[in-house]
Order: sequence, then structure tokens, then C-alpha cells
Amino acid sequence: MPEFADIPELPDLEADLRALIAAVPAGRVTTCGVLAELLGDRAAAVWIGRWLLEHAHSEDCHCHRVVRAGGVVGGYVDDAAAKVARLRAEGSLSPDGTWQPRAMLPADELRSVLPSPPLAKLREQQEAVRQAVTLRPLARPPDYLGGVDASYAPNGEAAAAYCHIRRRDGRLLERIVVRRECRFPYISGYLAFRELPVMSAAVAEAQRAGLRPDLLLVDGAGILHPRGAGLATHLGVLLGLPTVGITKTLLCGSLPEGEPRLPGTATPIVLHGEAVGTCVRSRSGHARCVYVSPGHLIDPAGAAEWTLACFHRRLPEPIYWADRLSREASRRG
DNA sequence: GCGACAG
DNA sequence: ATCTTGTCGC
Repeated sequence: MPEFADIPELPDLEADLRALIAAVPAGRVTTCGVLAELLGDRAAAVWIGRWLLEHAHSEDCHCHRVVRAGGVVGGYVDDAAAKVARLRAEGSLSPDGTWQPRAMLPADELRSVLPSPPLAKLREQQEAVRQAVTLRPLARPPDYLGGVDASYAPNGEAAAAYCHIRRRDGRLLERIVVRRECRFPYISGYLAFRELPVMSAAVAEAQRAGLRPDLLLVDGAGILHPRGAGLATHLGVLLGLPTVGITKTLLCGSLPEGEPRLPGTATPIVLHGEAVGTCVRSRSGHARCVYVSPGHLIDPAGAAEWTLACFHRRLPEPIYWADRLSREASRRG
């Protein structure tokens, strides 16, 4: 248990990315996919693509050397014509305006910049979390439910809201809001490393105030995750608390085909041949469903059962309130 | 063309 | 997640 008592140490992905880009020499180019691979996971390519168009740029930045796979030069923080001009000056362009295939730098030539890819190390932490998960029925029906969610202000500051709800009547009893600076980007599969710091702070703050949920609902995946260690699972293992992961879209896994999609029904979600989660539809006739899986200290059936039990609107009450309050908090600063 | 991935 | 007007539906 003590091995998970602390928030994981986070790499500075932006610094790592800048280091990689700085190592691309004049006359050579690379792609978001290659850079993502060097950070440790292709999934980071989406973030890199966005970062390229938004980062704090300067004259000595080499970001013009990051091009699109397939030949197109692609966008630029600055004027798009400036990217073309720079690449042309470096001899990386063909007459037709696409980049020269021979300018593509082999990934291996950047490998020494980050000998141990940061995202690979984070995956190892997730493997450890997965091995620490306990799936078992809840000892007794939960009297008090907690809900947590995080939102972000334009300046990048994160706000997490913890909502304490009495299951009997679905009433919101208490709320706790915590703010934290957040530098770790959103990368699919690594959400926990972005949201765990604020979220666990909010729950810890609630616990200090005497609020002890029997079950904590988290806006994020549980074991329904590529490595079986989504945000809800990570948070549950970290705090030693029963948690349920709830998402509005499916991260991974699949639903049986041709199933009726009626209100109040639940459909199992299969991942690696195992039913690890449930697609739950609210009884009150809302068309959209939520995807539920155990985080920690509960089983798939219990996760679905107690989620369905607190469904009053499109989302389970604890998630509805946490979502609303965290958004409000980050909007107001 | 296929696959496409929480917040 | 966030950026955002009117619009569709109960």
C-alpha cells in the first residue's frame, strides 16, 4: 500500500519534446508520429500536433522541421509561408513544395536524446497499478457516494470538485473544490497523470473535512483501459478507496452487435475477451449511455448497479455535480 | 482505405 | 477538456 501513497512523479513532456525538436538538424525533418514514438507512445502525436500550433515560439525554435507524414509541409505557429521559406533555405523542399524524402531523419538518430522514453516509464507505473487492483463485491450498499471531476481554465490551471451525495435521496450534502497548476497534457491512455494530482487533493481535502464516501464515482475510465489502469483505478489504488470509472465515450473494448438499446438496460463491454465494463442507459429515457467499469474494490456488476441507482439525469448525480462545480470553479478562477 | 483513442 | 450561436426537442 505505501508504494502508491504518493502521486506519481511526472516527466516534463514539453521540455522533452523541445529537446527532441532542438536535436533535428538543419536540412532534416521529422513528424509528430516519430516524435511521439520517441516520447514513448504514438498516442502522443495528437498532443504534439496541437502543441506545434500553440507553443511559445521564438526565432531559434526548430519546429518548422516537424512536417506532416505523406509529404505536405503542414501548419506553423507563425505564418505558413515562413515555414516553407525556412525549409527551402535548408534544402529540405522539392520543387513541388513537398518535403524531400531524403530529408526525413531516421528516428534512431534522435534516440539518444531520451534514452528512457518518459511515456514508457508511465506505462510501467500503470502496470503496477493494474496488479494492485482488487475486484470484489462491495461489502454493503453504499450510503454515501462521492463524485470527482476536473476542469481547466484558459491559463491551464486545473480545478477539481468533490461532491458528497447521500444515496438514499440523491441529495448533494457537501462540496469541496481544489485548484492546482497542471502542466501534463491530455494524452489518450495517460489521463490519470494529468488529473490525479488535483483529484486526489480534492478527495484528501474532503476526507480531512470528515467526508468519507462508501463509493467514489470518477469521471474517467476504470479497468476499461488499454492497460487496465484508468484514472478511476489509479485514484482508487492510490487512496485505497472503492471507485467506479464512468466515461461518456468508449476508450476501448467493444459492445455486442445488434443489442437492443432501451432505457434502463445494461450491456456488457468486452476487453481482451473479458467482460470488464458495462454500457448503462438511464431509466428516465435519455438516449445517451455511459460506460462504466470498476476502479478498485468493487466488481463490474456492482459498478453498474450503483451507477444505475443514482441516475437522475443524463449522468449519475455525483458525476453531474462534480462536472458542473469543477467547470464553474475553473471559469471563475 | 482503414482505424480513430477517457478528459 | 475548451472554443462558442442558434437551434432542436421534450
